[in-house]
Amino acid sequence: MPVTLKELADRVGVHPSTISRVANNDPSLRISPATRTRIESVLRETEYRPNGAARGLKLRQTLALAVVIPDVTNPLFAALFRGVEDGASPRGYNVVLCNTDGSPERQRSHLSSLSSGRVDGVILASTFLRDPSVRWLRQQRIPHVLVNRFSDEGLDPFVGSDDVMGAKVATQHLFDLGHRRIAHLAGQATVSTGVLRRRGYLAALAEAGIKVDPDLIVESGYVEDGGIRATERLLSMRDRPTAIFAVNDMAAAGAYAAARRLGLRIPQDLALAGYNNIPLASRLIPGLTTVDVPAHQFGIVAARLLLDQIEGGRLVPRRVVFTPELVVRGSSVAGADAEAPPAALMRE
Amino acid sequence: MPVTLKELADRVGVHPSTISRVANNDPSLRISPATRTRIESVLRETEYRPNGAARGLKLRQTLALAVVIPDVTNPLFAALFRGVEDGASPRGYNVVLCNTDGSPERQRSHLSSLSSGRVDGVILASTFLRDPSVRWLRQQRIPHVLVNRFSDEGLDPFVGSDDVMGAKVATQHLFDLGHRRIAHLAGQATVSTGVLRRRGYLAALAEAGIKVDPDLIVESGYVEDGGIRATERLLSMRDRPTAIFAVNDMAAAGAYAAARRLGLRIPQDLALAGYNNIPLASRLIPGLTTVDVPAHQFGIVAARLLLDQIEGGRLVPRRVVFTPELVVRGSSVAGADAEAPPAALMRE
DNA sequence: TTGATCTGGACAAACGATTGCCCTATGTTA
DNA sequence: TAACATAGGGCAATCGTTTGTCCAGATCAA
Repeated sequence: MPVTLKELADRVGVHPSTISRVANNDPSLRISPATRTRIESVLRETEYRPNGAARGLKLRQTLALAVVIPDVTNPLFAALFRGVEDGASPRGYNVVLCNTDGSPERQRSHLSSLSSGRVDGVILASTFLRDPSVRWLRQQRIPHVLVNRFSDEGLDPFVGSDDVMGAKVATQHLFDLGHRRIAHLAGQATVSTGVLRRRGYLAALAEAGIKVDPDLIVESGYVEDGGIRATERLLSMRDRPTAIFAVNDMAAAGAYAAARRLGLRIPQDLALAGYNNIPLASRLIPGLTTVDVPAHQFGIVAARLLLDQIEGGRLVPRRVVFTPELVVRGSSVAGADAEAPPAALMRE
Repeated sequence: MPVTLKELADRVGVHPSTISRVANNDPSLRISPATRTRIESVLRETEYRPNGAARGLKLRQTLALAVVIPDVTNPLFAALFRGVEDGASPRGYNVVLCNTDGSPERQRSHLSSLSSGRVDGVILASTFLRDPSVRWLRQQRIPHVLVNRFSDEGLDPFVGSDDVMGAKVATQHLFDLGHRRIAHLAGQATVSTGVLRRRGYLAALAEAGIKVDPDLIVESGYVEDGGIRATERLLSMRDRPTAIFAVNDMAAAGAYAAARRLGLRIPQDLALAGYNNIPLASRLIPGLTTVDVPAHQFGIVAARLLLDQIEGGRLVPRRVVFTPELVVRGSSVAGADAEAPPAALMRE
């Protein structure tokens, strides 16, 4: 059982409030050095930690944050989480992790369980466009930051990257390599990244003076499976594309599988570009050309934004948008892979 | 601002305690159907949720668990976490995630921040042998379960797999393929998995009647980098091994890189086996033969053990040990890889 | 009519920490 | 020597829920 203030007070022979003031370094406390020393030594000796519930009740803060993501098993979100933890931990906050598996109901249920003061704020990376959950967060005045995806244009603090530009750069890259029939594995129209990356793809085509072929845009979603099916459809066309820009790396990984089944060589018969630069991208053979997204940074910045909001009291809908960077590998340029891939370092 | 009991009581015109009893479905409460209905409708309408801090203070439970792991970026631990969440969420618990990066100090600091009633129990997967932190958990009587690794033999509830057997089976597999000089990339002697897997490796050799060559055992640790360096050392021997059993898949991945640099073919020139069967194992080319560890199951079972401990009040040092299973792929048997790897399904 | 029993809730004491205000001894100044 | 200041802490309310106990009126049996 952890020790309480009252017990300590009995031990030292002072009032509990005095112990509390010493523990909290209250500047308004006037105390004799002798008593202070006695109290401090008892505090150290017993490793006293104020009871979190009591403290939270009085101070109405829990020193906890929540991170809500689709799935931590996905390296992008794992890195994001690490960033949040790295940003929040030094400031004394614990981080609760919630996976939604992309289901709005699970998201809803997590958020409702988190409300009622279980956390001081929420970092949400699983939002949809015009997401009721986000509106609810705003209504309840629960401090929150959206990451990677946003919901309603400009209304919430947001950390992400310029998806339009990233998609545009990747598509231009394929164009510059001589490709003229460039397909797109698209994300859902209900998710901001899906919409924006498609927009970037279209912008690149327009700028290059290529007329858009609607058949070359196939919705794959964000999973490998969808990437396989969508690519199979594309490759079975009479006038098949020579290059594909995928909405994310997992969909692109699906394209590898589909191409391999048809005996197509990458990049000679089919060039590929993805998005996110997850560790897998550099391990595929050939390496996947992709747009790097600084997920860990996202987390750090989101944590900072959220804590400022919590401690500052005011909601400033600041938006931090990173400029994404193209990473060229062998899936678009033959021989672009260095020798051994530098290999992400992971522990057991 | 969330609504409080008192506000509701004022609205309905009854005492707060009555609302509380209705909300908690207290069977000892006798109440007229009319009043009950009124209260229930107000509860629904306002989406009342009792303040977590107040409830926790009174009931001395937080409805939160902590999972302490080295690094969620590692798929093994990500899957473990999902298991814990899947086991705990339906029972109303939130899960706090803490990464230690393998540092005992960070582990210590996380645990101390978690004590003082921030969580009701801890699931620890980053423990060392004779870990002071674990003893501290026992002393503080904080409910806990160790996962994957244990600390002091038999003293704590534990969920894991039979590391000795897994290592033995993997080594035997290499032996059965005709290999006689089988090396081992070993884990640290301070970690139970390191010790036990080495023991399994030795047992297999002994049973096969092979004399142990100490030079064939090199400590790689659990990271790819260590695997690269250790393998380079092994392959530079005058009488180099023809097969390697690695303490985990990341170390084995390092062996791929080292072999590739030397132009050795896998499995013809060097056969490999790893441990854990992380998603990466099936994506490497050729696929990595490895020992499957049901990380997600670990999490589910650990959550169950912990919650039973919390709700039951008693600490029963139950140990749940899974029997690991060998997964044979192309890194040991040429052509063992099916066509397209089934490919784990992940979301953006 | 008088207890006795029931109905339908009300009361108040915790839980542990925080914090504005108050109190009692000593010096200090005029 | 009287008024005042300062040093060194004590007091008690408060945060929102939970729960054991108590109570006033209504109903019921005898």
